Amino acid sequence: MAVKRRRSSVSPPPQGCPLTTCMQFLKGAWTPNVIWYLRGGPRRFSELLADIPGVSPKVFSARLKRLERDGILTRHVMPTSPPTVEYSLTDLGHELTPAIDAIVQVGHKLKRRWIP
Amino acid sequence: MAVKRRRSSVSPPPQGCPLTTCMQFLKGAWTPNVIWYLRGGPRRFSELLADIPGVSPKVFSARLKRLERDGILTRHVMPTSPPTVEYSLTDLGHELTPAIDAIVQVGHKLKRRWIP
DNA sequence: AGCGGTACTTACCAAACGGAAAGTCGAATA
DNA sequence: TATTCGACTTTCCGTTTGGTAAGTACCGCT
Repeated sequence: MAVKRRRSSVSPPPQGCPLTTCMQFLKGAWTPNVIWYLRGGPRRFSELLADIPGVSPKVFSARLKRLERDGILTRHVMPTSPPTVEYSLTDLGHELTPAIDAIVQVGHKLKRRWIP
Repeated sequence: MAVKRRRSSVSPPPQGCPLTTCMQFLKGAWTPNVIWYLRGGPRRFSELLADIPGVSPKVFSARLKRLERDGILTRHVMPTSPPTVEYSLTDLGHELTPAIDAIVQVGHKLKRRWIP
């Protein structure tokens, strides 16, 4: 015989799902890392590039561009020579930090669980 | 003149970065959604498929397979006819829920911020 | 004998992603 | 005059991703 279909005991269907909404902003390689490193204040391109080993300039500038387009961070060119560019989180960007923090915390727990 | 390189005021470099570690498990379309829907207890393939509109069976079974391989969930075939399969979170899977919850919370805030 | 339900799989495909390497540009410095 | 710096951009390319559509296997039911 067949099995009854159970209703979900958890939540409404993802029509305009908050989970999906938020994940859109965290999508793409290095995205959460950028937000993490900007939490402490504005930071320059080459600084971030060094903060996050392994990322290529191309991918990275694309990432920053998308983050700026999405309103997560702002780009500020300074009149130095050679010109330097500072990135900082917007208010919207700061709203994401609780999520990032939680992910980091879980990351720590996972590492403790794995290595021992 | 040139600008001084500032040191990061935030954290250690991502060598075995907890953020990256955790994000690996949340990577891929629908991954956080699956975990969200399994929080409430075991659930079957077709139930999850209906929970999460828009996902195709192919992508979905691949996702579940990877999640099982990663130790996030377990697959349990039941001796019904036709056979039904139940998926449930492992202990490791449950460790991820704080992160998912935080993301959902932020998602809610973002939606409030967007629509008004 | 044929149908329906469940849980997939397979084949195919296009777009997106992400990495390496090299080039650009203007001002300042050696 | 040549080089360096900072912040990119461009080109090229292989991999991965995710989607559609259709097929499969098993068993019980009508």
